[in-house]
Amino acid sequence: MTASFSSVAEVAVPAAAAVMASALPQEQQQARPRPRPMHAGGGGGGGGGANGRHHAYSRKDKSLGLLCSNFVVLYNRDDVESIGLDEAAKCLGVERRRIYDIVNVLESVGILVRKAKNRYTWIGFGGVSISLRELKERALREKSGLAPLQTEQQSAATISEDEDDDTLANPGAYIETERLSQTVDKPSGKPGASGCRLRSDHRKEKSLGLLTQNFVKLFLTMEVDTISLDEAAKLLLGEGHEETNMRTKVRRLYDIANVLSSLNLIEKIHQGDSRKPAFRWLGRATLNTENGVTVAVPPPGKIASKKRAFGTELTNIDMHRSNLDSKNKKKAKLVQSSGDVLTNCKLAVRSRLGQGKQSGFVYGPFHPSGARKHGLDGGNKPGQRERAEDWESLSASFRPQYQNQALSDLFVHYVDAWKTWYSEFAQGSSIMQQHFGHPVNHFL
DNA sequence: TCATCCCGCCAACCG
DNA sequence: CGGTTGGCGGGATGA
Repeated sequence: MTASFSSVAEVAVPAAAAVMASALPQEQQQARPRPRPMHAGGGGGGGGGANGRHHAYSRKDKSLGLLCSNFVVLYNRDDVESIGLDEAAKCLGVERRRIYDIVNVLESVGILVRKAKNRYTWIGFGGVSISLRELKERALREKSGLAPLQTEQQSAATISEDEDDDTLANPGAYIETERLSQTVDKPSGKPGASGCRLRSDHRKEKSLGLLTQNFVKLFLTMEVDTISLDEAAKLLLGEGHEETNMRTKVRRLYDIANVLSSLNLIEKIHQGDSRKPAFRWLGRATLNTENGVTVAVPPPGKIASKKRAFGTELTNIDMHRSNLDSKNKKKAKLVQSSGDVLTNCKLAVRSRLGQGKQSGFVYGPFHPSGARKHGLDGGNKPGQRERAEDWESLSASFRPQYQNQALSDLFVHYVDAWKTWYSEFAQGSSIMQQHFGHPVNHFL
């Protein structure tokens, strides 16, 4: 079953270079989607008509939490200093917009620091404690002192700013919660240092990052260590809240909670009685291996579906930035950089694999349950041969899991590279060369 | 049915 | 003015 793409994946393999080359061309897909949601008839077809069944598209495969885990796995290394958003988006097979989401919350808890446009610096989990400490201090200060928990948003809300939805119109209190830079030093010469940040703060007030911090503050200051998102939203909005505002706020909290969960900073729990789950503060950021990395991207052949083409593909990697097909020109740039990007991904993954510890890599929603990271953690023992074989079987069992040819190839390549490297390392050198027949570094 | 939350439009920002 | 950010909420998916 699920013939369609799985077969594609299986076949896929060789020519890595060709893959990336081909991966770019068709990305432009159709012009911008419609002004209004599709869903309607579209979904009907059951996706590609009759046989819509194949496995399934599952939103879980694309959740922010999972993406965050993948992101962390990809960059949580010492040798990572700079992270490019496009690069990340490409590596993770998601659109840039999603990267902004996780990057914002990661930054708000100190795991990342924005270095420049499109550029972030990886701080790592070590930055979390510092960030949290500072956050708590600030929270307590605010709590005891003057400022309420959050920015003017609250005051505005409290004042009953119902209706509207325009903009919180209430430029009164700009607490400007010390930007989101909360972390260690901020980029030295922060530009607009000289006042004039106020105006633009409106937007920031509702930022995911700030909301994340306020959400976290809730845990840091309150006695209770669990809270439901509804409660959190209420607290963050103030009484005056209005149905719509609440809904929106809760949506964002869901997003935040998901990534914080993936960082193990919080944990979702089901309180026996209450229908809705709540979140418990754990406070120690670590890589959540619960949900492993998923490197699933759509087959290069077609990505077309503008919107959710359920059942036809798993992820839309479409790197078409915003929209307007009119901007194909920049593609060239992407093509050019794709090599680096992939190389980075490759290195990242290799390093992960090389560590031999279960770093949470799981290849897509369809990975064979049994195969899951077997060979990764199982290989604690020095049996070199077994290890090598593990890798073979590993690659064999995982290869088909990729929905993206490029990644599929990539993985195959990792394995090959690893085998080569490993064998050379374990026993003299060249012999293996015959086995695998090709040098390790020849990627594009 | 309702909770969950992905997706991408499009406006604010910024160089 | 074009590219970058990212708020926002429609509506699909899951329980």
